[in-house]
Amino acid sequence: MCSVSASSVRVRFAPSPTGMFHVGGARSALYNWAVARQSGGTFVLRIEDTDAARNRPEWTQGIIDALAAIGINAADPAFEGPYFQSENAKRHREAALRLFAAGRAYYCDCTREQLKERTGSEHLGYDGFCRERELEFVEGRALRFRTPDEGETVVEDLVRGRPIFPNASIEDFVIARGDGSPVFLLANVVDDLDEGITQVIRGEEHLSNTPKQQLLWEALGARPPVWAHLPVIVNAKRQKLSKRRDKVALEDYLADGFLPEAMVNYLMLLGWGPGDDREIMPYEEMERLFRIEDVNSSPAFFDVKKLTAFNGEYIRALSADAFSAACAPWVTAPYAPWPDEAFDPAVFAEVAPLAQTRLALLSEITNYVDFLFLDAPVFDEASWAKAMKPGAAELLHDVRAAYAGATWLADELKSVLTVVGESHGLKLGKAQAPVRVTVTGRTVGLPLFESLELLGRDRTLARLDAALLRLAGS
RNA sequence: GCCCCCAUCGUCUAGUGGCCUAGGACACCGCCCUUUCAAGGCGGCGACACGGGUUCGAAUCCCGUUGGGGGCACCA
Repeated sequence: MCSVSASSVRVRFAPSPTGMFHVGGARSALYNWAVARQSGGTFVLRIEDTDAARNRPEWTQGIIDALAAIGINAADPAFEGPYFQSENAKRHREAALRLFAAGRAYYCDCTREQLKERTGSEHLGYDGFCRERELEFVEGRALRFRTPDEGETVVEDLVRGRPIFPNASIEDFVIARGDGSPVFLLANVVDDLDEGITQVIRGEEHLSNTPKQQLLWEALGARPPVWAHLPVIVNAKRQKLSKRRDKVALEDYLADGFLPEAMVNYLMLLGWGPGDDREIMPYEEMERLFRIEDVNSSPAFFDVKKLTAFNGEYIRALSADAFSAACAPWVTAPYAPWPDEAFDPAVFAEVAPLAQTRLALLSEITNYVDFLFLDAPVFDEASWAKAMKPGAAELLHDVRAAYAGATWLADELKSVLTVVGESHGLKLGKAQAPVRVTVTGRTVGLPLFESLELLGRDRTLARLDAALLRLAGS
């Protein structure tokens, strides 16, 4: 096994800014970050923006922001970059020309149609038609790398062992387009080489490219890096997560109320385990324990259920202040269904601890506390029907009368309802239901009496009156 | 079609020849606690894909089968 001295480890994360930040990319970045930091090495961020037609500046900023959200901060000493691949175009062209000059590459004027005609298929690779034609460069002619006809290319991979590719199965692939611009395969290698990358840690979808890139490293006179191909992350149908059919954007999960820390914890565990029976632990600890050699080689299902459970754990572990702060986006405009003037931070600070153990997602906070900030509760009709059984009106009537003169404290409100309930032959569990729906609109929610105390006598009585009216009318 | 990869509970994983009547977590089910719902506690269900080897001994090593997946662009 090839080992690199600890201080010289240089890894890189090289996303292309063509969309939202993919959770698979987040995991790759996290693994790279862990490898760099635990060895005192360097994490290089390189934006692969060579496909001008698909790039947009805002995506680049999105990548940097997303990395920061999962703890990969550009200000950290281990961080280097961002570099932009498009700025290295000159180096890429030089490499292409060098390969041509050395006879390792040749120009080709075959069109896709001609190739398809000759091979009879779109997926049979290039047939080497122009290999010996000794074409010179002319606008429109692509440059192809001449791959060996015999022998094999062995990829030293930290997670997969030694995949072996017969060279005969590697076609003469294009390294520069008809307009002279280099393609990904070459640009990627030249940049890795120039940036002194020692370990390439990336998704399994690149494994098939690896023998081609390794051939390029060697043709360019350099020793290839150590590779590590991570298993793909799949959906419930066991297909690679794709932005077309799956929810893959880190930003979307964060916007749904997943805590970045929970996301990081979950992502680290997708394909790797610390080796003992623990799962929930801070990133710093995982970083210490992480070994790229221990990463699994089989695909991992992105299980939102488990992610959600992790999120609940992280939410519960928050301090009261941190929890309130984390909820802010969901209790204020534009997300909250009430105007900001109706929101009372002091009241929220009081209810927040009651809600904290009940949330799996931060976004759920809104429905738990809406009854405090809305003029009237939003009635869930199913809840109403379920709670307002025959006799409910009589019960509510008596509760209203008793609450009008009660001491407005949770314990007192509970005793009063217990007594009133008993007078109707109802245990507290049954008696609380109509009151809960009356005040909050739903059958499930925060502890009732604390909620009433916070709501206040006037609003509680008003809601009881409104419910009584509604019952009388139906 | 060709190349490559993968295969432990439904899911994520522990396990690197004997510690395995295979451990943990999520999910699911039950019980306890309880003003609803959570949280918490206790318990349950549940896996080494199949077939051959190698070995005193295999989830662990080898071969094959089957089943999944990734890739095969003048995209990255």
